[in-house]
Amino acid sequence: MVEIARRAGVSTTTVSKVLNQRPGVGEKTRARIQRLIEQSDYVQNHAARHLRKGRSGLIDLVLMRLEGGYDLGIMQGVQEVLEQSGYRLVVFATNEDETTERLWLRRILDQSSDGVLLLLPYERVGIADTLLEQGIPFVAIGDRNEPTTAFPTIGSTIWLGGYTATEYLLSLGHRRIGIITGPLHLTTSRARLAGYREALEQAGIAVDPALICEGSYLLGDGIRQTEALLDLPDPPTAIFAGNDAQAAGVYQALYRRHIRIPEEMSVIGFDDVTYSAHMAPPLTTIRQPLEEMGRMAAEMLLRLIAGQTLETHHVELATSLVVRESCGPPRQGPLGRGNS
Amino acid sequence: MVEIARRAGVSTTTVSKVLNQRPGVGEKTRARIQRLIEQSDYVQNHAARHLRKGRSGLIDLVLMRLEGGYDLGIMQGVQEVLEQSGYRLVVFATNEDETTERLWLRRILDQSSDGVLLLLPYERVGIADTLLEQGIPFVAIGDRNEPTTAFPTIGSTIWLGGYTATEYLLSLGHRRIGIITGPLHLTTSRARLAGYREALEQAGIAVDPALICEGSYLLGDGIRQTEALLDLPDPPTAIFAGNDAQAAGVYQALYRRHIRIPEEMSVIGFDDVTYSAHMAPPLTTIRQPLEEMGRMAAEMLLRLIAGQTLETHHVELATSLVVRESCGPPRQGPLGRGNS
DNA sequence: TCCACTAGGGTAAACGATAACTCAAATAGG
DNA sequence: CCTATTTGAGTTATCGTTTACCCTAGTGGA
Repeated sequence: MVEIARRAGVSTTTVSKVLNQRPGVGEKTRARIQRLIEQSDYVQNHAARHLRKGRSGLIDLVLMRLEGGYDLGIMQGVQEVLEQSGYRLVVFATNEDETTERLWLRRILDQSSDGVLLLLPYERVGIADTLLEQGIPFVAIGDRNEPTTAFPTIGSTIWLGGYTATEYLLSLGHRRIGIITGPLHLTTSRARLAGYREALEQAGIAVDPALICEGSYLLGDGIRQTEALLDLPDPPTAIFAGNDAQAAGVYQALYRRHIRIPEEMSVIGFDDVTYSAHMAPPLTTIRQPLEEMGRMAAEMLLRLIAGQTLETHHVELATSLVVRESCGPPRQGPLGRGNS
Repeated sequence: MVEIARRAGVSTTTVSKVLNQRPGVGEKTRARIQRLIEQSDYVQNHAARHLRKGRSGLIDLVLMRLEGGYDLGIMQGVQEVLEQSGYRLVVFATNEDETTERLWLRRILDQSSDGVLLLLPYERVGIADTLLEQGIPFVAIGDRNEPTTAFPTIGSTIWLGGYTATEYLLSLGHRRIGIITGPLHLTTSRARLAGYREALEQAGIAVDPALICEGSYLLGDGIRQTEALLDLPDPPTAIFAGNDAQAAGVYQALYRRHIRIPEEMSVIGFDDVTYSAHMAPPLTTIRQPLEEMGRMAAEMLLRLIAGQTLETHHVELATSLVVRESCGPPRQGPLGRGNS
């Protein structure tokens, strides 16, 4: 910068003014300096600006683990917004480890992060208090557990998703629909289940407790609970999996038993992660607009950083049904199982 | 820091010495200051250190697109190493857009990145020249196209992987093995094919050109080329997909035609991305040690940043066969296709 | 007893940019 | 023609740390 100032025959102040497009510089001088800047391969020193202005140009995204499902969709959305904003995205995985988490938190607090995106489940949101206390702007993604939370959150209409999924299966003619939920201590899991119940009740169908299985959003649960459902005296004709990973488990269990999807069993998932379209057959699922949620969260955060106040603290995006090929009309008669 | 110095009755210099564990401070004083630091909730200012020391504590990972396959595994490995090193990971996706790429490059050059991890294919590596020129340490991940590259690269034994996959299928008794390669202008795609050829030749089996299909590593290619293979007068009994995404395509095509895996068709993939274990049936594949590659790359970069010279410029990690459930002995007789 | 040396600790100048403030010249109005 | 005002540009302090360098008191040897 000094170099440029020297070459232009002005002071660094003037160059700085040009660089930051501030008033107080003559038209000709501005143009001359501008040209000089463009010619040279000068780039502003990040550290110095950061030190002086107090903004690092960095936004942190914290998550438990890079998994390639839920998290990935969000990241894509965040990336998209940040890319254009001039902010850079720092990714940090806590690996569910408290120590690592504390380490990260300490690093954040040195003013090296302009804002934080929290992609953490339930308990961990104690972090939120610290951030709140330190005055670091942040937005939490995923559904708040307690409606009282005092910080901005982004979620999606989970209940409606559960309802829609069930309603869709009903519309295809299914009457016995199994559901493999997530851990029922999570509100989001309960929301899905509540939607399922509501849809059944509206259709005048009694909820059979035997058709409700609890999982913990892992593939293994999908396998295990599907087997349990299949071993029922009167197995369901469709299975609603609480998320797509569990749906993959359902696929595996059915495949082993030589049960065709969707001819003999319909399967519907939840989330619409990247690989659900890759499954065979492509998975019909309830889409959470993950990218959109990421975008939204990033935009909210940016506004927060800019000092604007948010109109609403909690934004809920619409889930939607994505019809692919894993659902069809119910089979007639019993399952023709194990024909190998 | 001033505050701490005041409380300890010393100068900031001394505090700084304690903070950085440098000599020139008495034992008692050091202990006293140390205690004071721990008590207070002081955190060093990142910007100031950065400015003074010239190190930002940031490492950039550039990739084309967050996809959840290859990239994700690498990221996980990188994350793991960086987490412990005190560096933070900045993720940037170029979206294959030159402008975006240039934008990023400019931002990197302001000394705000201590090092770069390049996860870009072939052509784009022109970036490498700029980095080289600017003296920014970096490591490229994925296989170098030209063996002459003057910068550090990390790859894996692709050729061997192709060989192993084919050999495995042969050992199961397959004699007609289809292969869906990646774009053949990429060395890595050709390496797989070369391994395939070698294995066949060693087994004394003539290579049938009709069994070799070119794809571009996308799911759709898997579908299309599988159909082509199935429509052959004498279709293969096994398919070797160039990557796992294509293997997913193979699954879909086979599913549509009601062809069972592995009973009627064996399928083997390449990469071992996160979702390959999720497929139904779980995919047997050639594992590229993605996490390990990420770790390795990060470690090399760290060493480079520390000013050490690397023993070797190019590191190649071993691929390995991961046997799951998608391969079996060849079917006897023709395909019993379309029984629905 | 005196001197040279060392260890502990302080001073002040960077690092590169920004911003509040100051100053000089040009301009406009009376 | 002189003064008030605007405008362009420079001075200098500052952001929070680190570090090259300096100083002082204490120690050991002659």
